[in-house]
Amino acid sequence: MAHLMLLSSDLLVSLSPETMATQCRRSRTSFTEEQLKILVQAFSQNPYPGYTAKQRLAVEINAEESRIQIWFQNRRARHGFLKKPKKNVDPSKDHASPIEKIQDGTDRRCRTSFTSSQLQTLKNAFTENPYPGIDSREQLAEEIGVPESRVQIWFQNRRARLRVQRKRGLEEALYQRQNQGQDL
DNA sequence: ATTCTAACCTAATCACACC
DNA sequence: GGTGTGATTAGGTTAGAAT
Repeated sequence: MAHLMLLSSDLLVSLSPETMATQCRRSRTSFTEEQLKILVQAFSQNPYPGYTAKQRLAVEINAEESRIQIWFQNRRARHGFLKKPKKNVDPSKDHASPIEKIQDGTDRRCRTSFTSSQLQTLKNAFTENPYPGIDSREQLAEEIGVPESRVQIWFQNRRARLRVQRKRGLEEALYQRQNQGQDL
């Protein structure tokens, strides 16, 4: 068990994401002008749509919600916009904007709760390959009955937490070594 | 070749349940 | 109060398609 985790950790550092993760991406979606028009319009109104807003958009332009999310992420990164992503500055004060009550920052996707068997499947897959391509992710998603986008997020989070865990371990080891050296 | 941008990544953080 | 973990963000990289 422990050595399997080490194996995956070694993969994480030895094989760069570029070589591993990008060998099987999802095929690039090309939005039609009509779709783009709607997306751009929505972005100009609100660069930070909540989950329900993104879902609405997804239905409206007949695309997956995950693609909408990626599109907004990319758009925010490249085009300037006015809003601030900061936490709600005015908690108790309620400004005169009753219209947008849906997307007031707390409109997130409902947290998906994985069953232990689903987690086991994901963990097993992670030890085999921490950077699954689109095919593997779709297969996993199908197998455990969860959207592929959730599988992708799960792998991202797991890699991130493995990295910080591993970094902490290194720091602790270094700290101990320094202490020993000074005491000697 | 260059340009544009979807897909993907990391790092940090939020949210929220649980203890 | 901390821990665990799914969801979101900023910001950077990779790669496919159009120019």
